[in-house]
Amino acid sequence: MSNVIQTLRERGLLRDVTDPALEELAGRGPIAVYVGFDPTADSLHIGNMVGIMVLKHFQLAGHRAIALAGGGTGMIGDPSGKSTERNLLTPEQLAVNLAGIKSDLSRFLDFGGANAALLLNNADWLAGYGFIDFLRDVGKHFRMGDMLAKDSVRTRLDSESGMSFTEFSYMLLQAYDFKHLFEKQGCVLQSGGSDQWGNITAGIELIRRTLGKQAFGMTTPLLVDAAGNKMGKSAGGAIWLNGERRSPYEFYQFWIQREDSMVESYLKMMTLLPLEKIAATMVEHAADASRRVAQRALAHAVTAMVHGAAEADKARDASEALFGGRLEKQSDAELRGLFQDVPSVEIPRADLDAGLAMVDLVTRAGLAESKKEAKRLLSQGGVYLNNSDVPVGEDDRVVTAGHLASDTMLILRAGKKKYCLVGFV
RNA sequence: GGAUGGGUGGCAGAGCGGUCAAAUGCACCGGACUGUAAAUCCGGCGGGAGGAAUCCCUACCUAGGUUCAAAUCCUAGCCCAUCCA
Repeated sequence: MSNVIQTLRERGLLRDVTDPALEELAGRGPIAVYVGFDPTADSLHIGNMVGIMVLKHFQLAGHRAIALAGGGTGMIGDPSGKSTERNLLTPEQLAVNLAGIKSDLSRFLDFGGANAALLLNNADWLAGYGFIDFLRDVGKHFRMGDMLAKDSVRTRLDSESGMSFTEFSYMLLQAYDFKHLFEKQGCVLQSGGSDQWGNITAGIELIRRTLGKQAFGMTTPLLVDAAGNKMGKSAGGAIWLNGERRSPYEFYQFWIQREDSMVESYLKMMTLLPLEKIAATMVEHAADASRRVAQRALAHAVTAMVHGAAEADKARDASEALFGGRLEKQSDAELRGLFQDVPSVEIPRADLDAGLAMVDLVTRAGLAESKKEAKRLLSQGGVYLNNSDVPVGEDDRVVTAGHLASDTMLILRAGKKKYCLVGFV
């Protein structure tokens, strides 16, 4: 089996390592690695997937993967990569978030079996640590000069809003996490996004000073789009891994819509498809980019990993039905089949019979946040009925039974890619 | 505690008594071109009523005040930054 570090490098998941000796160490035998996850929401999003994939590759290579939920540090807020002070989470919210994160992670990592992954919560060792003790045990080993020189700190100090002492202390907590895991779990490696470099090296330093041992760190590239912007959010907000917050269909669609220039790197980073397979896919894609072969492969593979193969198939089928062309004179059953997967709403039949204003329909379908926005959409020719290529116009100001695509349903589209199925019951 | 500069739309950032639902940029949403891509161009971007013209309501940290009229002036308070102690 090839060295996991080599694998990560080939797949574009490796940006930096603190010491090249890591590769040799990982080649000698199983090591334990940890990645921290911030519990700022009750679900992880695709930005977190890079970290998850790193753990996944380590686990597949026979190493021990540790996911660390920042139950303790989440109370503080990591200043890295943030331009302003963060809001503090309440303990109740934190508990909810931790549960959600665990459920997300369990779909990627194997938490059972011989080489089980581990999910730990740093609140378990941070929460009860007294401030005085912490300062004596940990704070003593940090020099102000080093701390102030960290990128994450400097950026913030130079900014308008400055930085609170609380956030400034964050790196000590994360450094201590590493030391704790090093001692209790034999964890010798911490991985994180490139913005974590400072926090990771702080931990390595602490271990060296207090235990006289060497620990390692590595960083991964940030997941970015073609414009170089941090990815994770899109039109409707973050791309969550949790199906409740982002349906498999929407998740699938997100990946279908990726730019050509990025697909290859996403395939390498976000899926487990063999590199040869990816290369072949890219050749096929290059032959006719408009078929979006690579995007389809990407969307299906990632959706299958996050939501399961069955859901990925359904998302693909629904996508093909909707983006296939005009949908009219459909059978109710066919459309009902899509109903589960595509965003949809039900409206009382009586409303339709009474004469439903198009503006209201668009708003109730969730395609516009307010009636005003719906009017705007309509007047700009951005609303389509039953996948017609002609936008609805003045004649369609009132929706009637004549607009239905099947006995009880119609398909509403805003712009090119936002759909909503409407059923009248 | 003192001095100075600040708090404006998702962000950045103008405006400093009326013509301000607030310039401009980013982000976002439609449209054209396409391939559910990129780039580019055009339009839009608080809410409600109306087919529309238009009208109404709520908004520039908070609470008061001055004015026919306040994001803009005054008072008090809260918050932030920088420097000094």
